[in-house]
Amino acid sequence: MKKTPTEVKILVSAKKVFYQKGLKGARMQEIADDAGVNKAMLHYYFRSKEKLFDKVFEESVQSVTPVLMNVFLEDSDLNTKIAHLVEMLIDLFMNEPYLSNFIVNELSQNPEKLFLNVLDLEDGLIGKVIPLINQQLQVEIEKGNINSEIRSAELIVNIMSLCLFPIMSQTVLQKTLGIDDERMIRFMNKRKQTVTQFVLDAIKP
Amino acid sequence: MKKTPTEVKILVSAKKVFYQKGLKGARMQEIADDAGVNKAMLHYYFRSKEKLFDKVFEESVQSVTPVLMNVFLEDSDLNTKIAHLVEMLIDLFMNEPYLSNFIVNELSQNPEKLFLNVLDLEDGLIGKVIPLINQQLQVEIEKGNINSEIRSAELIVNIMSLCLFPIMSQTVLQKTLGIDDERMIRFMNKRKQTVTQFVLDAIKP
DNA sequence: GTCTATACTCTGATAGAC
DNA sequence: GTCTATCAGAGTATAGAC
Repeated sequence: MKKTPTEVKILVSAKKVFYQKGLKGARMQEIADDAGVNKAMLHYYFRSKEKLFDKVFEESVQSVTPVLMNVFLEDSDLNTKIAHLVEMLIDLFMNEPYLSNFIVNELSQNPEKLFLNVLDLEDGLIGKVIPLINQQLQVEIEKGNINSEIRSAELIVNIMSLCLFPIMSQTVLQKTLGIDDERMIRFMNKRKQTVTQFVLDAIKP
Repeated sequence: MKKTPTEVKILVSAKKVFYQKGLKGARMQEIADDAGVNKAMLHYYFRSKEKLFDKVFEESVQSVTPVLMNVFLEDSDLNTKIAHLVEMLIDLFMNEPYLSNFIVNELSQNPEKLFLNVLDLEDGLIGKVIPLINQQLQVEIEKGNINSEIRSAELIVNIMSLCLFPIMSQTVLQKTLGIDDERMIRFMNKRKQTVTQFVLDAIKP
């Protein structure tokens, strides 16, 4: 079932508004105005605010997971993989500044919205990625290239923290450090190198 | 002006509800019920939902900043300071699991709520902490104890990222990694050591 | 200070014409 | 499929008695 132009317009605007205001803060009227369509159209296509939200949320999660999974599963050594992951995370979430906030926020407020099938537990993070990274870590440890302390879950959490937290707290960061939008973008771009270096330094023996 | 018992009860409950549901998601009735007082009392003491929210928000930020500032300004060497900061951040925000989310969320949705006077720019982070840490870094670099790449703002952002992101994304983390509340607490407690080590390893020459 | 009852507003949702 | 008009419910806020 192909999406009509109106449907697409609604989804684009819904994404924009839900990202910034959240489920409760968003107004159907605002979404309609932004999309340039009548408010009744939102209900015609999506029945209810909640269902529209779920659609947006699902598409958001699905826009992220395959990209990350590709990096995790690519055929490259650990250092390269870390560099790629950092770059990918920062690019991905800087281009959608509200996305990380949106996912984390809405999920902590409505944990039931975490459809496990979307995150694909069996074939996803736990099933494939963690073991794979564990194995790569093991190889590097045996080669003596990294210290044997770090665990894969820990490493992944650390990398995601270093990449995503500054984006999520961008507002606070910019105001407290007194930097404008342009400098923030430069700061985060530079972080692609510094975070990678920071992580590599941290795990080398 | 001393707070009456009722006023205190309302603030405690308001904190609880606002933390979890946010400004828009919270209901005055829920706060009243939780506090065991009449809904009209909330308006009697705080006039409006927004004003009650502002009060809660202000107290939240003020409960955090002095504690952190103390660590930054304590008279200890850099390594000790980093260890303390990590421990403090994790303890502080694990005890109030929704606090970090609350602050970051509401601030990214309503940037105007960031009263600069609360964060105390002149005497606070930018004015005192950053220069101080910079100076400490300089000393350690000259002693040859750390590599000369890292900047103080970067270091602070990294430490906060490593401590706060896992707490903020606790829901997602627990579900994707399939760990229960108790193991999560152990995981974060262990992180006090591993994050400290990770950071120290990252900055040593 | 505290309660009950009520007013008012906002907004999600639907009915029905075109 | 799209629009106008309208309803119904929820939720904030206030008036007024005690």
